[in-house]
Amino acid sequence: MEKSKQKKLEAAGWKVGNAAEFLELNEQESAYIELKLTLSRNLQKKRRSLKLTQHGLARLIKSSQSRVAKMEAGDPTVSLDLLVKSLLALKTPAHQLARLLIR
Amino acid sequence: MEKSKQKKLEAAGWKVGNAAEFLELNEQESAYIELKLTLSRNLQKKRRSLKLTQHGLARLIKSSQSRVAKMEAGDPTVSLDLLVKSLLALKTPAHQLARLLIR
DNA sequence: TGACAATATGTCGGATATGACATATATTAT
DNA sequence: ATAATATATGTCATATCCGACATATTGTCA
Repeated sequence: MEKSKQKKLEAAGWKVGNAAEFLELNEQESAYIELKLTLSRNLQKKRRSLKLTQHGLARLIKSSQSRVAKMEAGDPTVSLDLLVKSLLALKTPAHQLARLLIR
Repeated sequence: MEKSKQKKLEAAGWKVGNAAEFLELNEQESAYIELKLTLSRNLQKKRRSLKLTQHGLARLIKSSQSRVAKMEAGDPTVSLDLLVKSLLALKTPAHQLARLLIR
């Protein structure tokens, strides 16, 4: 890309990187998403194995059934924080939490 | 606790539980905080080992030096999400991330 | 089948985390 | 010692995530 063109784009608020940077970002992003999906699946698995309803889990974490549903659906508005807090509420020990990240 | 008293407290916005519930909450809360602190420490360690400044890391994750400082200081306004995203930006593979959780 | 419980989906106002900025303090190099 | 660089701390407007609610859809069991 021409330097002058790049300056104009940057002035307009665009961050200009190269293709590698772009791919790198995608890679981080997808690793992050995958992480959340993994926790989603495991949360549902864990909840079911404990014979808890979504409403029941919601009560435990002082949330709502709909948010629990979103957690388990991998809804993008759900944070890692909430997923982890939920798993902790289900007495998941740290070492098990660690295993869940990669399974 | 008297039922009538409990009702008054609940009306005033207090959730009344028993001691076990209270301790349980504290336990979850502290596990969560400990988790974040562990990631904080490891993020700083990793950043330093890569000879990156806070400003440099901030650039990588499109954040600011001050937020990176807060991450490493274990500031409570920093989310797990941001910590994890930062570690991913430093190319931490999932299996390593998992290990960090328990060390 | 129909009733009832469980889960999914959309929306919203309020709560919290965010990047940015200013500026103080600490560390490093000359 | 002092200049330059790095890090810490406080604040703010905005963006994002939250619980709650309404309601649709799915699952279950008599």
